Amino acid sequence: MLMSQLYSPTLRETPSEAEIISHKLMLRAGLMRRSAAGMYAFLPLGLRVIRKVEQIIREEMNAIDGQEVLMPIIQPAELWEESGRWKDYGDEMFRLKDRQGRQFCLGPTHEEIVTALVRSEVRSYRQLPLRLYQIQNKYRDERRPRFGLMRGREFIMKDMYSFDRDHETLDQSYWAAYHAYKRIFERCGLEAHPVEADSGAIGGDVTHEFMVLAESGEDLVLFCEACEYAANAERAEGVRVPVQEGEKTAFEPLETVATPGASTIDQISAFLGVEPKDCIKTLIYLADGKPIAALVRGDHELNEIKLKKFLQCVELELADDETIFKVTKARTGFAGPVGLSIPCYADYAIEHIANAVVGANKDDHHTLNVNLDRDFQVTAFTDLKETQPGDPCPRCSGTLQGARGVEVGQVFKLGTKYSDAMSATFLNEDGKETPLVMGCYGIGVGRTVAAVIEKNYDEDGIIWPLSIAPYQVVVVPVSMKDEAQASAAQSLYEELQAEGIEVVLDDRDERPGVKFKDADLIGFPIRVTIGAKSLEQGQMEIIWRRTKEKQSLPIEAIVPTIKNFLRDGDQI
RNA sequence: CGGGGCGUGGCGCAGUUUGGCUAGCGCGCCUGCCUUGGGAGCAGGAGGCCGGAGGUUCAAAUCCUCUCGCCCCGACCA
Repeated sequence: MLMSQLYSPTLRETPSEAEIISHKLMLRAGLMRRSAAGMYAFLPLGLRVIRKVEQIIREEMNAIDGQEVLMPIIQPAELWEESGRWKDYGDEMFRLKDRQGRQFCLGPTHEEIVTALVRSEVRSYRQLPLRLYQIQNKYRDERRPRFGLMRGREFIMKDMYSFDRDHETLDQSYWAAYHAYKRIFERCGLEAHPVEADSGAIGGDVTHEFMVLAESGEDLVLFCEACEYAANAERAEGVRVPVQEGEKTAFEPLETVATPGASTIDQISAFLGVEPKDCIKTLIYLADGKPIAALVRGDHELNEIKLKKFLQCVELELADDETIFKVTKARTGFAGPVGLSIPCYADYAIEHIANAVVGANKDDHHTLNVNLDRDFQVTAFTDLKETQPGDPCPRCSGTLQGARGVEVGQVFKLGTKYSDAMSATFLNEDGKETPLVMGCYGIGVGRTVAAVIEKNYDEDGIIWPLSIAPYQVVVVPVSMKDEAQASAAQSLYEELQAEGIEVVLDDRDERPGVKFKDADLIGFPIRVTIGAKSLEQGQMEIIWRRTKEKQSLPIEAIVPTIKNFLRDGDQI
């Protein structure tokens, strides 16, 4: 490719729309442009990178007997009604109607379609296991698209679906995908950590997310410093510490005091001069419309995913002021567990608090010296708090540490959630009709590219790993006006092409600085510079983008050196 | 969805508070000269109904109303 013809408009300055490094560099290097919030057009260089990642994914999916298919983006509402997700998906789903008024959506994911596809064709256990995957655009009307490819409303995703006869073979599919994912990210030059995760709206029980640690990550990942445990913070388990004999003594008498206007833990602890950890936060929720109370320690945050899961409810939301008044006889901010008549669920940590400060269920009042059993009872204790760095590991005696992570992939065991709902069954060896046991496995292709940049850049631009670089080599003659340089560059370019090496010739009549800056910004792993002086000595210069290391070599050594380098793989 | 901010040539911005004459600057772009190992220099030039609609006014980028788009924080989310 000739640089003079390449449609890759580079920018000296960063467009104001970009905040994080990968987004800035993808715009500056001319890889993509925004067309609407959360939607991007890929330009030639950007597309080449995307295609390379896709190709790696294909190879690894095929290696575990995945078969590639391509399913429609536009999906009929009926299928989603069958699974019950037409309602559940809510505003995040792009919906549309055809001329007859029939309802469709732009697929946010493809469980329904693939289940429908398989149920009509798979009849026998002999056809299993079946692993189908596609690389396809997905559409989610995110409330807040951001950070370029990190969270788009249109994005490219590889999704595989496995169909098995039982949970044992699902297990094999699951771990096959898990290990394929490790290889995929490794080949893309990424260190992606599998962590235990929540399955969210997709459903299912066992699931891992593959996380690339980066400051710009939207998730908090917790790692045990001592053992292998790693989990998304929203999923990380809390630990129930047994109450020690004699831990809680000297119960003081109850006392209700005026706390005018102090409705948050911060205000109360400041007003009364107590520690937040000696307060109990009482949150009133509506679980499928019914009010319940949830208690967490004052310095803890409640994890709604855990509460929702524990209650097994479909909808969970913080109660409105009116409901709170009805339940507590007080304004929001003064609720407490004493005398409440609704079910009351408490985090494990509540067991340990003696002489707690709680809302008095009376406007502008709090109650001091509240104690479990003596003053209030709970319906159940469970794990409700948002786990934080510094908390104990649920698996060993270690301590959890936190890091930001970008979720580049996730693997789920779905079980029979969709096959049950959509009657996707097969006949087993006993001739019995049995639901297919499913798994699903996603990789965000664009997000993976963004994550690679987040981990591979310097002040001059992107540093592509060889495996996904848009081109491997750029040939830069210092001056195109110099006949000798121009023709030497041209012949090297042709020679590299003949060797099947992906190469760009910067044939522009620009000053060398401009070409060097663009080469660094775009991030070609290898640059060959051809200058007048070295050329007279029969030499050219190879520069490795990652290390900025330079090497002057005889002209005839250039191609073999590059070939060796490419063959030896991905160490740059 | 709540809070905040921004829309002025391709990109980055000034001008808006206190309305006033041909709307500026840097980068990029075009032409010519010159230059060629890290985003050169000189000269000349093209390009903007100031996001859109309505209103106030002798006069609106600037004031008012509505509207659209984009970004950030939060809530939420495979």
